Amino acid sequence: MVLRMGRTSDARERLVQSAIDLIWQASYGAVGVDAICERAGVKKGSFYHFFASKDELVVAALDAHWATRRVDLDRVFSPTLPPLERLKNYFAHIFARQTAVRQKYGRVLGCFHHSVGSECIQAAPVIAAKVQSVVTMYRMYLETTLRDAKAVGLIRAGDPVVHAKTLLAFIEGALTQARIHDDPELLRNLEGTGLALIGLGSAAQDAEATHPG
Amino acid sequence: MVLRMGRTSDARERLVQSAIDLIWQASYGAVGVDAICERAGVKKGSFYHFFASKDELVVAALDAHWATRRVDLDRVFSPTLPPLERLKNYFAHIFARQTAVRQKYGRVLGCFHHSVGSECIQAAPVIAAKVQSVVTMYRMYLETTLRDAKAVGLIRAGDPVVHAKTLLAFIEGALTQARIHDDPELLRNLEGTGLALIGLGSAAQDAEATHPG
DNA sequence: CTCATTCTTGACTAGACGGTCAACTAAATG
DNA sequence: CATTTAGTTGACCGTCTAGTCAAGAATGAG
Repeated sequence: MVLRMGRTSDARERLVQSAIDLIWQASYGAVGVDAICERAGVKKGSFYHFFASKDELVVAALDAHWATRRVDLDRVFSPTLPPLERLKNYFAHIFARQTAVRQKYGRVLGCFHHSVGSECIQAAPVIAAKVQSVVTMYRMYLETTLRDAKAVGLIRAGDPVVHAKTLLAFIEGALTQARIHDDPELLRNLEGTGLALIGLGSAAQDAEATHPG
Repeated sequence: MVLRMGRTSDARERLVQSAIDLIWQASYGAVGVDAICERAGVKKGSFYHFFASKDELVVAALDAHWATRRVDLDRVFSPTLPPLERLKNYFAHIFARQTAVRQKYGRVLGCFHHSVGSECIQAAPVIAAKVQSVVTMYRMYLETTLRDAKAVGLIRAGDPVVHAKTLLAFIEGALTQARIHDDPELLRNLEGTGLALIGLGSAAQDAEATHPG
């Protein structure tokens, strides 16, 4: 029993990718099952062979998108790098990525998970739960990094957990602004302001230089 | 001709308010014209007497909501107050307001304009344009305040325009996080981190105190 | 070859969607 | 009172929605 019986197909994967593409560009409400099927080249009967509902597909799409984000972020936030470098990597990565997204999709799209989450939080509990868990994982990268930064003495005061929430809010807000204005430039100087948020701004660093203890 | 002829009615206002209530809680896509009409106690025929389309109603809702926000913000950002006090007022106002929103609607809702904007930016150009203009007005409060802060010597470096964009991104991001997690506590310490963003954090202020040149 | 399993297909449903319309009522003007 | 204007009503439209289902085709196992 090395292979499974019956027909094989990548229709499920195509459906998931189509859902990501269409919903990220527009929204959950604006994209119907029919549109997703058409883009994937899959008939609706097949859709409901793989997914019990539209919401279940969206949960799968959130998961799949997270899986690809995770590969990037594991590299960006590698514990082999000094914490400050991880943060700088991340800020640069966001700018580069949204610039690439704009090339591919024709406009800045911001964060898929947060967009879907904010839209569906009230009416679609399974989607809401998935988004909450993914957002928490985003935050964990920052938490770990900030804890390391504190251990190394890069940051003096403040709870890394609180700082991580703050930093995530700032980054996500910048992504939303970039989406609304279709302007990746709003993400270019994430680093300067992001570091200021956790007391590592250039001003604070100046102060540190002349007042180091 | 002191009064206008024909019947009078507040149906239009009721429709606008119902649209705000329902769409803010759920989303543009999840709320239909029928639901808005039912909540407003207005028949659909009347709806289309006042509005040419659902999108036109939503634009009116964004406008009406902005009008009420503006009253609050004009007070919060009164030029009679010192700039730092304006900012502190604003941060406190956001927390208090979302706490009140949670009491009234049963959950934290975040920013109506940004939620609708992020959802509709691709498929509904008239809504997108309205949101962009309102978001710009939000930013103007911050720009003016930061310009004043710089004039007073509260801030040393940095373009107020850039700082305003940054601060708005942070605030909006925090509101989205609060919506997604239904947690107003995420907004309690907006002041501490918000001021750090523009170089007025407690760390920077400590530095300033011992290094005031 | 036979059978079980997996996937595909297209036709189908019932309800919700945004939007239309003609007839009707209420108010102000002359 | 007649007319004009503004607002109300309920029935109606075509389309789109998520979701169903029975029949068939491809695949691997025995």
